[in-house]
Amino acid sequence: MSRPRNDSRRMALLDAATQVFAKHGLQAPTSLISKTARISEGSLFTYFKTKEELVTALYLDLRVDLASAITSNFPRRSSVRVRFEHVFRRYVTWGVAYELKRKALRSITLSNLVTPAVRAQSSELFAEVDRLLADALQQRLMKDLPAGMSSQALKAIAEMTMDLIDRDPERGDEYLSAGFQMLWGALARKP
Amino acid sequence: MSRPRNDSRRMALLDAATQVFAKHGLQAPTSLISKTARISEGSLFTYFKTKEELVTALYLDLRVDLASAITSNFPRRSSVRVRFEHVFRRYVTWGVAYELKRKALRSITLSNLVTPAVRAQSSELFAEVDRLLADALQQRLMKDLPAGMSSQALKAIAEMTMDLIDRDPERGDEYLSAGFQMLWGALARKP
Amino acid sequence: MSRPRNDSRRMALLDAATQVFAKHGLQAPTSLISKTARISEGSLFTYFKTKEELVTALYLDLRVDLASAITSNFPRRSSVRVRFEHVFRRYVTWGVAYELKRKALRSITLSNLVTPAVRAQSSELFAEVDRLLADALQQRLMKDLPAGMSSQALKAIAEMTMDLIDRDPERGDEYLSAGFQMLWGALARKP
Amino acid sequence: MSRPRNDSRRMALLDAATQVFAKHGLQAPTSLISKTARISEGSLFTYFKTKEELVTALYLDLRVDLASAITSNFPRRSSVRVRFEHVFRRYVTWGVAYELKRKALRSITLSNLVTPAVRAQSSELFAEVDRLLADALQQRLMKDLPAGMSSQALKAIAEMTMDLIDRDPERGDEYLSAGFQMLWGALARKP
DNA sequence: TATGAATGAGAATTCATTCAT
DNA sequence: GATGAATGAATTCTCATTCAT
Repeated sequence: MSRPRNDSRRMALLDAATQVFAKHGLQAPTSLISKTARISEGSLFTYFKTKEELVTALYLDLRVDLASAITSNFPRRSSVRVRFEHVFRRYVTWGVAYELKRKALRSITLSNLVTPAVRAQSSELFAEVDRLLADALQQRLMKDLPAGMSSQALKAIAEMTMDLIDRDPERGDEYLSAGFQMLWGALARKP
Repeated sequence: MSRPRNDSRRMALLDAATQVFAKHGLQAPTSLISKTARISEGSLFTYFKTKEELVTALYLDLRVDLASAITSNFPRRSSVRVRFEHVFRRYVTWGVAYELKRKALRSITLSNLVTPAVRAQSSELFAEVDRLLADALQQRLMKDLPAGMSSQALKAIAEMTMDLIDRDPERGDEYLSAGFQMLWGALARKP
Repeated sequence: MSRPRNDSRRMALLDAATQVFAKHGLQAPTSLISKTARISEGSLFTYFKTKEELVTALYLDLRVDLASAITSNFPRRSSVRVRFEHVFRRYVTWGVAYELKRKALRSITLSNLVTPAVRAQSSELFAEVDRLLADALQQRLMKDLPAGMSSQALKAIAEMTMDLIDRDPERGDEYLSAGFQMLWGALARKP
Repeated sequence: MSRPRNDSRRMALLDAATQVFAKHGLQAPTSLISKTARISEGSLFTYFKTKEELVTALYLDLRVDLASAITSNFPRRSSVRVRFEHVFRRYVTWGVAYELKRKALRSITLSNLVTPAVRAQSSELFAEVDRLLADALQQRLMKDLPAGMSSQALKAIAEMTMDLIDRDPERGDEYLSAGFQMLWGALARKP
């Protein structure tokens, strides 16, 4: 069978799953998701054969969402630093604006439900970021770091920044600036 | 006298819980824990009245373990930088050596099962680290960062480093050095 | 449309609960009830969220059953004595005909599972009986008894009569007549 | 093996069981009983092989207690009416004074744990009462009631009276007098 | 295809009883 | 005998998934 065609129901389910997983974690019952989506319990399983499939689909959906937030209007021609700041600000801004999406994505990422293949597949969405890091390296702007470490640092510092803003949203801008300063200090060869 | 309550059974349960929670997350069944500890399902509950109590006990146990790894032989009289490096290396080394403990601790920390009071209590174990950060600030070695951000950065970069070492243990030393460089670059006013 | 919720399954469960509670008391396992009703263990909880809710529902059901047995064709215009006899005979006859219902109701009544509010609510079903007792008092047919004692006596003597008929059903009519004689002797100012 | 000789421990257990069964019903855990008796969980089972055996022993103990309360100083030579009143008052007084004993005894009586043989055995303790009822019958003081009904009425009205006194102890004497009046009215041929 | 009732394999406990000390 | 830790079957309830309508 092909995927059921009523796409708005599918999206309603993904949206509901975002809310529910953000609030209750991955072990939340599927019945809560279908209820939130105002869809019958059984119908959920016509859109996603299993809970695991729903989780995987949501993971991909959220990763696409995040990637497009980062990549849209990407200043491809600008300097490394400008692009870096773009990525960081967009990442954090997205995470703060869509707290539920971020929390759901985190819950999924921390679980073991998503296969490595799917993770790898979704990573391709962030090719622009990889290119940026490669440029930075080539231009000798970055410290000599083991492969892959810089992107992880970006992620770690961004996530940390979001958590802090969650707790104290009024000082969001401060955290955002400080976060980028820290990130640049962590990665750049010279400040 | 009755059969004496065997402390090694309690430890076996905590150890089993560490393994199980690290592998399957907190929602793993208690039956898996008792089985892993080669103890009957009912006996678990003579040592811990509820699953929550087991989780809390394990949390405290692991936090003490980590704190003592960081604090033992702490070079209290040394420079901020030396103490910083001590903390970072000990933290990462502990997390790599005891991957399961680290993952279990992470699972517990991310859940909401541990009460704020217990969290606060266990934080006191890390007073030495707080003092170090205060010293760094006072000596104007650190950037002007919003309160609490530096300790979160320490944690974020350390955890990131551990994750990388997990995936590629052979280059552990590289990651460790690079991690500390990044941390220092992130926090220090001057490199 | 989905499979329609089948009212006969709910009734089957109440019926099974009646049998099981009558025989084994309230602490009988819900699994025995679902088994008796030829329904899966889980389904019981789609009809009654908890065991307590099942017990309460059964209590109300049985009280309604008893009340309607007593109240149907109630000789509202007849003398106190005739009405008294009506109540007593109907009460006892119901309890003998539906021994299981009576025993289940007794088990539930003796437990503390049913809230006072629910008890009060169900008592309203027996308003006719209260009116009868009030009439008897007003017409000075009854002894001067502390408030509430007469209705308790009615209940006590009726229940006693039913227990005796249980043990020796063949002499049911004798017990019934004697029971009423005793009740009247107990309450009436003059025989 | 013979019965363990430390009788005071056995009595402590029976006493604890009385309190516990009165408050929580027969399904109360044995551990609560041993704890109340300040005796180890295991020791309970050296005095009573099973919980059922404990229940049976307690039943007999309480029945003896009640019987002796009724029978002591029994006015064997007095009139039927005097003896009747003696029995009734002693019964009710005992039940009010030893509310826990009464409630425990009721819990046990209502359960199916005590075998008919044991019930029959304990009934012999009340031979004096049976004799009284036989005398009353022979002297044509009593209505012509089916066999066994008068003793059940005595029990039913006495228990009802105790319940009322429980709820409103200040009017205990009123209830007691009214209860006896009702009993006599129920049983006597002439008032 | 949509619905939601039905299912049954777990889940966390509890507790009478046993048994090592 | 006394103790209380150990046991595991039993209990109430949950939830992903199926299936009759």
